[in-house]
Amino acid sequence: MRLSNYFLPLLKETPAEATIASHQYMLRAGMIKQNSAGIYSWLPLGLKVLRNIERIVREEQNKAGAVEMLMPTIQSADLWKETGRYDAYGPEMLRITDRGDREMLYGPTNEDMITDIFRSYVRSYKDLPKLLYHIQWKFRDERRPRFGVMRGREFLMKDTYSFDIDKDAARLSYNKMFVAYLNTFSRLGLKAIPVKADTGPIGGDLSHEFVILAETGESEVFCHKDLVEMDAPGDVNFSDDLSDHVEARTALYAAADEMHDADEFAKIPEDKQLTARGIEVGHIFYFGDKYSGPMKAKVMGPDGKEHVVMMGSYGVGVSRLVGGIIEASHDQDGIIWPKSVAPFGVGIINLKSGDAEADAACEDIYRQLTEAGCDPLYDDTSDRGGVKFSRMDLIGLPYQVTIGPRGLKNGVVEIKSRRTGEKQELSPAAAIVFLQTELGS
RNA sequence: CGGGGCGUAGCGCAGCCUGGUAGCGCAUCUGUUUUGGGAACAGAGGGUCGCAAGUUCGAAUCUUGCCGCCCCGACCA
Repeated sequence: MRLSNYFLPLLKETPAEATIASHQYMLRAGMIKQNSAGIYSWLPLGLKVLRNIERIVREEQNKAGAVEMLMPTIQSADLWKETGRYDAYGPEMLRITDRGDREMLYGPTNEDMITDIFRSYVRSYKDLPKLLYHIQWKFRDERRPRFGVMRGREFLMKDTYSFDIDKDAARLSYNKMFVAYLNTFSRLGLKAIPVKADTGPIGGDLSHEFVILAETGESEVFCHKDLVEMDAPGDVNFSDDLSDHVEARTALYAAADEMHDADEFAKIPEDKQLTARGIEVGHIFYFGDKYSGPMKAKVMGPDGKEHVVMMGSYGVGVSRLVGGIIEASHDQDGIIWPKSVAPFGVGIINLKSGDAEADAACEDIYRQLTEAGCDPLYDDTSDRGGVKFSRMDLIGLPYQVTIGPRGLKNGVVEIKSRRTGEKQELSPAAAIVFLQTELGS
């Protein structure tokens, strides 16, 4: 992409309404524009990141055996009355009436609808287990939206729903999502920790929040330090029993403030105790027959009897992750994108636009990097070098290639790593090989 | 939903207390000189001061109502 042809409205100054780094940088880098409290337009740069995250989340869901579908944003109130949630949900739910005065709502979640879909078709235990998911916009009329996309009213969420014949089988589904989440967050360049979460009236131990550590996190997290350094399982066979991977983690203490048990925490060796702020980016939950019961979602079992299916739901805050990743990865100059989600792989800085030699060299590298799949953003504007440098630092692409007359005289261009700040001079040909290798395409 | 704050040019702000017809920095446009980490000079454009009503000869400024936004708390992907 040529910058002159792109839509990248950058702000030089920090907007007054933004108080945390991710919100400030998303506004300054032209990623989002606020339209109302907690409601944002995604500008081109922001949308590219959102889509990259969405893609990784989708790939990991598919690997785990979940099947993608798409449910609507607008739902009929009828299903919600069936489960009793229409009254229970409260003012967080945006209620709408259509022209026929029928009660509708903008979905804050989809348990009721997926259960209705499931019961419409599935009759036998032989069709289980089932893991269905979609990635769809949700609306929750939060009391206090804040921090940009970290707590919006409209947000993009991946939500998976599992259906099993009994609780033991449901635990296997739960474990699949547990492992899939570890892999997902790892690919996003995040260290996510599974912490015990409140299971509400259902009880048991089958609910975990996945939190990433960041100073601006909304909740306090207490955990064993080893959890932070533990590698994600990576390639596993999702038809195997994954309990080992899950238990290796749940054996170590980890809880957010509301579930914190100071006595248990004190049993951890002192040098392994970690107290930090965390951002919740995922939540997995087993809730048994909470919806399948009242909605009569039943299948025939091998015993010839009807069984109410046991369900779980598994959410990832896709749009929140955009902010979360920035919170976890930025410096005083701007964002530092992990390669996996970066909006472009490399920025090309032409230090002297208008200089025939510099222009030609930039065009050449731009073309070759494009062909090499490095997705370059070429700053072909006539701005001064300093402006281009700070602009690239702000939007945080993993690499910058700086090309100017001085280097070209010696046959070299400069490559800078945004994360480490390391610079190296290479011939244009070597630079392309280097970037193609580093960006892994 | 309780408590606090803000709304003046695209962005960041001053002016308001003490009423007299709107200003600064950045950005934008034109020209000249510049160009390896946010250039300098000269000129130009851009605002019914959130909306409405009231007080007044006169309201950005005072009064009332409404709308919007932000922050702190209790709840949430």
